[in-house]
Amino acid sequence: MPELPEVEAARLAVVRAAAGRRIVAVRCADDPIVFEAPPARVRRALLGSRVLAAHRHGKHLWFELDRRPWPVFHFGMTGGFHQPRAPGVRLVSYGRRHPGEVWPPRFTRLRIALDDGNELAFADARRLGRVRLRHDPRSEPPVSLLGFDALLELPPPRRFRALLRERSAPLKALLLDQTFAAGVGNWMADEILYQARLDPRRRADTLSDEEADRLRARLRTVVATSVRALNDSDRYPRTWLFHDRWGREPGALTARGEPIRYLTIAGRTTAWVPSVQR
DNA sequence: CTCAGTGTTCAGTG
DNA sequence: TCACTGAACACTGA
Repeated sequence: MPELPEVEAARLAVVRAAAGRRIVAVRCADDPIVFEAPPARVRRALLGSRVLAAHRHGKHLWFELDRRPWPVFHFGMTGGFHQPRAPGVRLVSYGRRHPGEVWPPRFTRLRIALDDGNELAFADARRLGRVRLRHDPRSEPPVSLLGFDALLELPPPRRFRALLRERSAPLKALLLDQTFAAGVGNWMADEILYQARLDPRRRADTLSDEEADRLRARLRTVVATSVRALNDSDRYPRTWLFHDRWGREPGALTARGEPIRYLTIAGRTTAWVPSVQR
């Protein structure tokens, strides 16, 4: 699932493909789980409008159109944008890829045709993604309920320490809480805690100033580095836990040869390295 | 057939 | 009331 880096890669792709273009055709699935509004209203909002920009806060992405309301997308676990590379043949994916790399992709929920002949599709196999219409996304739920954007709005050290002091949740649960740091998901939370050398079960209000500063510094670099890699995980540093944490393998080791252990915290699989994280 | 999964929500609990 | 946890959601793929 798409965490902040995937959503940011999708935002950049949407800007590149659609900014300045008019939407000339819309196909919207009749899917009341993914779409908050009926298909006719989604269609009416998009058709004939011009895309001016695309914005992101945490894992939410929305189009700025030349009239309101605007569409707001959340990718859930398996959602993402796709566009054809060569019509009818291959496609380019931002967010989760789905099997069958042809156009239109499997599990397409929304297709948008642009005035230059290009197309965008929003697909979501598991249907945990959401598409909403909002007049002012930033000031309305769900975006208005989010905490600081983990890429753009990281609080300064003193403020960050104060935020930790008022929370008693385990660090892993806190990092996953979107009203704290918007955009951090399961693997990024584990990566941040591994690099900050902090036990995922530690309660936020027990951190020393030095530990809080370490957590903040790694939060910043993990987010910035994965965004800079445009969500291409092959470009993440070799030493990242990311490469070795999948599959809950009993004998899994980090690149430095440290044994990886698994826990469930806040209902999510948590990979960590007891020899390093205190 | 079973189960885990890159996410969010909400009922239940302390 | 607040904060937190875990089941539920819905579906694919290993």
